[in-house]
Amino acid sequence: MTMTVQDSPAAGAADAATLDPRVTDLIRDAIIRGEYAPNQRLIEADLSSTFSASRATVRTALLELASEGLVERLPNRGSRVRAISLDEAIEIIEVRMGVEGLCAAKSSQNLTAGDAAALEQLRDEMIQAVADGDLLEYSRLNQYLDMRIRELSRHATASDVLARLHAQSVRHQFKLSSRPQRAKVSVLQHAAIIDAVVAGDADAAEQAVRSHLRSVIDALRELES
Amino acid sequence: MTMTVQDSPAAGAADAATLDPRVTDLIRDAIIRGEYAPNQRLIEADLSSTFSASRATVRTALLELASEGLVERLPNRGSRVRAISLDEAIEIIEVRMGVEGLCAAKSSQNLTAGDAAALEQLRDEMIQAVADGDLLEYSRLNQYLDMRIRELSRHATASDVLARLHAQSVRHQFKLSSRPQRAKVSVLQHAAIIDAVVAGDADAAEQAVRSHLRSVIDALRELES
DNA sequence: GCACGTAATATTGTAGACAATAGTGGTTCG
DNA sequence: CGAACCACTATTGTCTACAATATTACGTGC
Repeated sequence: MTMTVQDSPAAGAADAATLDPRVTDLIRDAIIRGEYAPNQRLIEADLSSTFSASRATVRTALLELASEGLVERLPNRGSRVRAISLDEAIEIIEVRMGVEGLCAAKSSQNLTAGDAAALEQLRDEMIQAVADGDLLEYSRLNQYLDMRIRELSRHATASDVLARLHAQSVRHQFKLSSRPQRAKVSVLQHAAIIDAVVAGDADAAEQAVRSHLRSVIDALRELES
Repeated sequence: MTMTVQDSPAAGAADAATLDPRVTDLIRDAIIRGEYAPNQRLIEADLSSTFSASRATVRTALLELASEGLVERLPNRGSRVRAISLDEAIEIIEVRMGVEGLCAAKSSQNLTAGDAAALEQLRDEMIQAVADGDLLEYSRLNQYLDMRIRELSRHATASDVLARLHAQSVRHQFKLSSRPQRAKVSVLQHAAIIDAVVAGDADAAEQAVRSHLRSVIDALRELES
């Protein structure tokens, strides 16, 4: 698999034109990284040449991304990067309240001793990162916690839904994570979530997640006003 | 809404090969109606000739349906109708608990007098249908209620998620709706939901939805065992 | 000078052909 | 008689070309 004999003479060394390992991923990353601005039109022919893939391939990629909610497809009028307004971002988090709450509750039920220990260590690392003012690290751990809880819940349906929603709200979430005082509040909430999950208290875990996300919504509202 | 002007001369007389008004919809309906059995392979070329559309069109349709969770796509090995196990169906309903609960809560907040009256009428019709033993009508009203609550919530994100989940669980839900004694229980729960929404009690509405869905899960478990 | 109609252009949607890949059956060698 | 290898078939993935559609610009009539 690593040896695709691509006899293109001068491999587009400089540009992003490497191979074609899932053009979908390349475009998705580009959007999430902000390389393509919200509402920017995505013309199939352009992407096709940019990623040196056929238009058909690009097309399926756009279809996929549209189903993920990252791009908007107007019939016969092309695709554009979907701009997610504050209101929509809040909607997304509201839905996440329900679904992540479920995940946390489930996680608290099927947890091995090793899992619990790992979570507690993660909690300590998060606290440490905030204490050190290392917001980038904290943000990373944050994301990891979300993912870990999804995994531990063993709930494929919920994980799917969350993955989709997550991709959409990354941008807004990012704005928050770079605020020191926000981190100080949020780390306590995350610790509460972990504690509840480790304690095996499903209801407490769900409530902890919900109140955390409620607080995220409030912070977003405040930030934007 | 009731007047879809369908000018197909001999309405889908013999075959399904009418035109191509969204091949996606045709295939989706066929799957939901059970025309294609779970795990049945869906060969692009076959569908192409069946619906007299190009393989490219069929392909995009399958992609779309895969993102809706109705078909499964094995790389290089084709598509098949996704079989949704009892466990998965329960997972789906668990997620719905969270999201439909949110919708009900939202609906209870932004409700005009007309909306409230319409809901109460719907409630009475449902009660009547069950009293008459008209399970088909009850099932229809049931679906309508779900949809109506989604609409009234004015929550695009939640509606999206629910639409996707709904399509997947139709089959299992259907098995329940044809049981008279089940209907008698469920109609009371639906009435409770409507009452809470009309009363503007967000918390009660959410709880009513959740306990209803919990009961659906129990019924499914019992039915299958 | 403004509005309407019409042609030109840009972009997506569809079609058919080709290439790549997974599965299948047969054949031969041990 | 069994197992590995090889060719064959079926099906998907990708590419190029063509048709349909929407947008834009221009010119003409009022």
